[in-house]
Amino acid sequence: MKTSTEKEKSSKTKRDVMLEAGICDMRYGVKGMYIWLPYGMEIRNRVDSIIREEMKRTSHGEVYFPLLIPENYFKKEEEHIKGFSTQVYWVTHGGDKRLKRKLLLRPTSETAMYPSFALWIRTHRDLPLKIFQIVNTYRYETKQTRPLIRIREIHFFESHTAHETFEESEKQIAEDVEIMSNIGKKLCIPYLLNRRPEWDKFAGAYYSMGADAFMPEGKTLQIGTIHNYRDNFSKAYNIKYKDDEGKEHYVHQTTYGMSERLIGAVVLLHSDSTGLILPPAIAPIKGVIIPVIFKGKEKRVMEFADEVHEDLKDFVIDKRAITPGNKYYDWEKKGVPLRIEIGPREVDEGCVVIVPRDTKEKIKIAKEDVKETVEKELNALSDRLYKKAEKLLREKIVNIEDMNKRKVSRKIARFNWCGSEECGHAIEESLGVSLLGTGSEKEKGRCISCHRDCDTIAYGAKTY
RNA sequence: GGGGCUGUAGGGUAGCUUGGUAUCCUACGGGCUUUGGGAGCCCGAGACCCCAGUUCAAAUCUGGGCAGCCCCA
Repeated sequence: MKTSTEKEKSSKTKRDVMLEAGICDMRYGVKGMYIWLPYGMEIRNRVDSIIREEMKRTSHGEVYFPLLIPENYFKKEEEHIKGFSTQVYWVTHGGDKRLKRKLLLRPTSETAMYPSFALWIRTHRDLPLKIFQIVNTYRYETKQTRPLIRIREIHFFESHTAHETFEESEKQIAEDVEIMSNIGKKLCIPYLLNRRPEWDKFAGAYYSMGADAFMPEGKTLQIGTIHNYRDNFSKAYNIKYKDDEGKEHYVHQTTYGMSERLIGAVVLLHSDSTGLILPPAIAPIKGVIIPVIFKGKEKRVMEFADEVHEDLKDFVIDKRAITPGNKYYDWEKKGVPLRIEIGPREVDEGCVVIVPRDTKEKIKIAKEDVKETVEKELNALSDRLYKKAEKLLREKIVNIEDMNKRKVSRKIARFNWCGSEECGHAIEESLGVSLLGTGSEKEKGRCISCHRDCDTIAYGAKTY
């Protein structure tokens, strides 16, 4: 398919990439909702699998809560309601009949789950409670929607935990941070972890952290959120346990959320003028074998290619009767990490040519070494993708000493911030960025707004 | 939250000002031929976003809806 590639190579939009790669079809006709195509589903399922592995490793149980939440469940935690009320889809009718009790489509599942938590948790022996689900959630986005980035039907991972003490819940947060790090590595998405300012935390949270990845367009994209609720929800939902002396306490809760934005970040970060480049960990097809056939030599080449294919289960072999160049473009659009070319020359020499999707460098190796080299090259490709994105992220961080200078454009501002809301908003205004929050590192300096001494480092950027 | 632009085959487009037979490229199906970076020839099928209105006649004009894209806050 030649679309905008024809017109202008550089202007291939992410929309083109997603459609041509076969991830999503945006032509559905409901704002903010898109079709997942088979290839895209395979990628998505792989991301889900990676998350499930991490959940299993850290002893979270998978659950499923219903899509519909009754109004009275929803209306218990005040801040939470305030935060979500404008984004809720309401179910008001069953057929022609108006429902006596309105139901809502989950925008997230705190309010669905926590009444059950109150039933499940009786004593300290029931803690910690660690569960997760991967389900679709619904938010009536008022801002401009964008495929995989800002959508109204969200493929959502959410883990929810309950603990005896704040200290225990903080250990959970540390575990979540580690999980996020593993996922970022596998998907080749480096990010900054920021503790959100008070006015930007999750509705109902004690504090929130966001994993902010930097996209080539110059904005950050939040690819994960981790929240400590302390006992804000447990008080509203009456989730209590008895300690070993029989005394009752409210539990401390945390949540961790991610969505298909992870895939959005992959598309935004790792595509080039030809199309997608997939991190091997989520590539449905690790590589493609392309026999290069000449008249009279078809049989030898095919046999040789089939032999190579036998050793490479995650590869496909493309035997279509079209020219090799055509096939190259085809698989490049889909982001397949490796390509193996086999023609009469390779058959004669008993070797193959391996071509990584990102560098397109032709690597000639002996047939016996194929399996080993493929492993090596997949890892090397993954490393390159991560390092390239990390370099981009690091290069775009600029230290800001003085607020009165000009706006920060397509970069991440790094500066001292005293932590006050007044200064926070002043800085946002002055630099033309959103305050992402504070990083973990400390550095002595002065708040760039009020010039008071402080050692807190904050980040700001334009966001998606 | 505010402003702007756009919907014509699977994708990209011409036509719209001045109403009358819908253009081209690509992808697709069949055939012959070919294959080391988008091969060629022949044949075939495929479209005016939806609903109203104006009109003898609407892709074209008017109104509304839906959808998509861009800019600003």
